[in-house]
Amino acid sequence: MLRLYDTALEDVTPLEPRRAGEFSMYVCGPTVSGEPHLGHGRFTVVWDIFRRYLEWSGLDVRFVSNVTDIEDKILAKAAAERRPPAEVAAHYEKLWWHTMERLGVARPSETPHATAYVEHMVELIGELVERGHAYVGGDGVYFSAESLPGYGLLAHQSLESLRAGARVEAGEGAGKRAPVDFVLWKLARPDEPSWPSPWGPGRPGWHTECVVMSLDLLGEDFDLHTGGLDLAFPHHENERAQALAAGRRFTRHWAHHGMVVDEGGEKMSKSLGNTLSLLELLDTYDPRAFRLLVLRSNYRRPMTVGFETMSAAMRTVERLDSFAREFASARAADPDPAALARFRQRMDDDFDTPNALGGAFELLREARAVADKDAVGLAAAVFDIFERALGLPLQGAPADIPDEVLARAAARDQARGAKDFGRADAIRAELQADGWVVEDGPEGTTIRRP
RNA sequence: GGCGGCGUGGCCGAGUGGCUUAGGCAAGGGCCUGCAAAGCCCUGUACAGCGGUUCGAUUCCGCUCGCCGCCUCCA
Repeated sequence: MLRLYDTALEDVTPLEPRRAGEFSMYVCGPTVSGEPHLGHGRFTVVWDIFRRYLEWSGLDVRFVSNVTDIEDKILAKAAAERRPPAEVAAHYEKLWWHTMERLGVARPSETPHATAYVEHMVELIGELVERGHAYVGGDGVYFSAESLPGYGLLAHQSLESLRAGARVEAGEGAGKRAPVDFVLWKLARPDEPSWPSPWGPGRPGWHTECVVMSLDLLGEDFDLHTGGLDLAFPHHENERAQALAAGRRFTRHWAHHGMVVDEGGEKMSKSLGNTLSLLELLDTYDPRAFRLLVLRSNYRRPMTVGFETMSAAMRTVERLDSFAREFASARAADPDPAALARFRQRMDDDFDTPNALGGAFELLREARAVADKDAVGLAAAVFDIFERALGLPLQGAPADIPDEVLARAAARDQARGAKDFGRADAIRAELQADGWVVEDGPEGTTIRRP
C-alpha cells in the first residue's frame, strides 16, 4: 500500500482507495495561454510517473486533468494578438499536447475543458448563493470565506491570520466584502466573451472549474487531488471551500509537488519572468534526461534544472542505453520478483523516486556483475522498472544505420582481423568524424548514434 | 508580520540513534582491450553552527545562522 504525504494532514498517510483496485485522481492542468515551461514539464512528468506506477502496481487508474481554456491571461493574449480568445486557447492547447507527447507523458483518461463546464459552474454558484456562502458584489459573484468553518485548512492558517496577511486589491475584485473572499463569476464587459447567468453575462472565476469537473467525472470522495505547491493556497483551498459549502464530499487526499527553481534557487514563476522554455530544453536534450531529472528529485522538494544537471542526466541515460543494448535479450524474460519488491517498497514510501532510482541502479550493476543465468531476471527487472513503472524507455536496438556505414564497420573488422591497426584506427576516426559512436565487442565493431 | 519547508562529501540526492556500504554525475587508481569506447573493481577525514538528552547523535530536543516557498497570476 502506497503511503503519501497529505498536505491537509501534514503527514504521510496510507492512500486507501475509495474502491479497492481502482484509483481516481485529479491533477490541476494548464491554462493554455502560452508555451509550456519547465514547471509544466515537471508536474506533468511527476504525475505521469505516479499514474504509471499505480497502473504497474495493478490499479485501474482514472486520471483526470483539466484544460483551462477561458481565463484572463488568454483574453489578454487574444487582445494583444488581435485574434479570438478561443483561437489562442486552441493554438496553445495543441502545442501543449504535442509537448506532452515529446515528454512521453501519457494522455489523461479525461481532459475536461472549462468552457464545456460553464453551465455546471453556474449551477454550483447558484447553489452557493442560495446556501448563503456566496453573494453578489458590484462586478461579480463572490464566495464568502468566513461563511465556511475550517477555511484555511490547506493554508494551515486561521481565517484571522489569513486576513492579516491578505492584500487589498485595487480595481479588480472591488466587489469583495472581505479581502480573503474570492470571485466565482466575473461579469463581462461588452467586448469580452461571456456566458449567460442569473447575475448577468460573464465568465467563471478560476477556482470553480476544478470543483465541478472533478466531482462530475470522478464523483464525490475521489481518491487524490494534486497540483503544484503554489496551488495549495488559494486555489485548492477555494475548491475545497466550494465543494464543502455545497454539501459535497471532496477529495480524500491532497498531494502537492514542489516547484522548479532556477540555478540561483529561486522559483520559476510567471511574474518573475524567470521561467525557462520547455520546448527549447527538449530541442537540445533527450526528453528522457528530463524525466530522469524529475525522478532524481523528490516530488515534494524544489527541483533545479540547468545546463549542468541536464548534461549529467544525459550521460546517465547513455549508460542506461548501453545496458539495454547489452542485455537486449533479457527484455522478454521474467523480472526477478525480489528486485521488484525492493523497488516497490521504496516507491510506496511517499513516492520516493530518488531512493527507488538508486535501487534500480544497484540492480543494474548487480546484473552486470553476476553475468550468468541469474542476471537475466535482474536485467528484466531493470527493463520492467524503467520502461513500465517509470515510463522511461531504454533504447537497446541500434537505430537504422546506413548500409554504407555498416560496410565501413565491416572493413574495419577486416583490418582488425588482419592486425592492420593503422587502417582500423583510420576507419574509426572517419566514422567518429561523421558523428558515429564506435565500440568493439566480442562480435566486432558496433556502430550507434550518439 | 503569519504559516510551512530546507541546509548531507566537488555537484545532485537517499538514509539511519551505534552494527562504518545509498545511488547518480564528476575526480583519482586498477582490470579488461592491439589502442580506444563500453563495462567491471577500488578510493574519497559528508552530514550548517552552538548547546542539551544519551553509554553513544548526522539521526531526538532547544537555540542561532543561512536559503527557499505560500499569504498576488502561477505547476
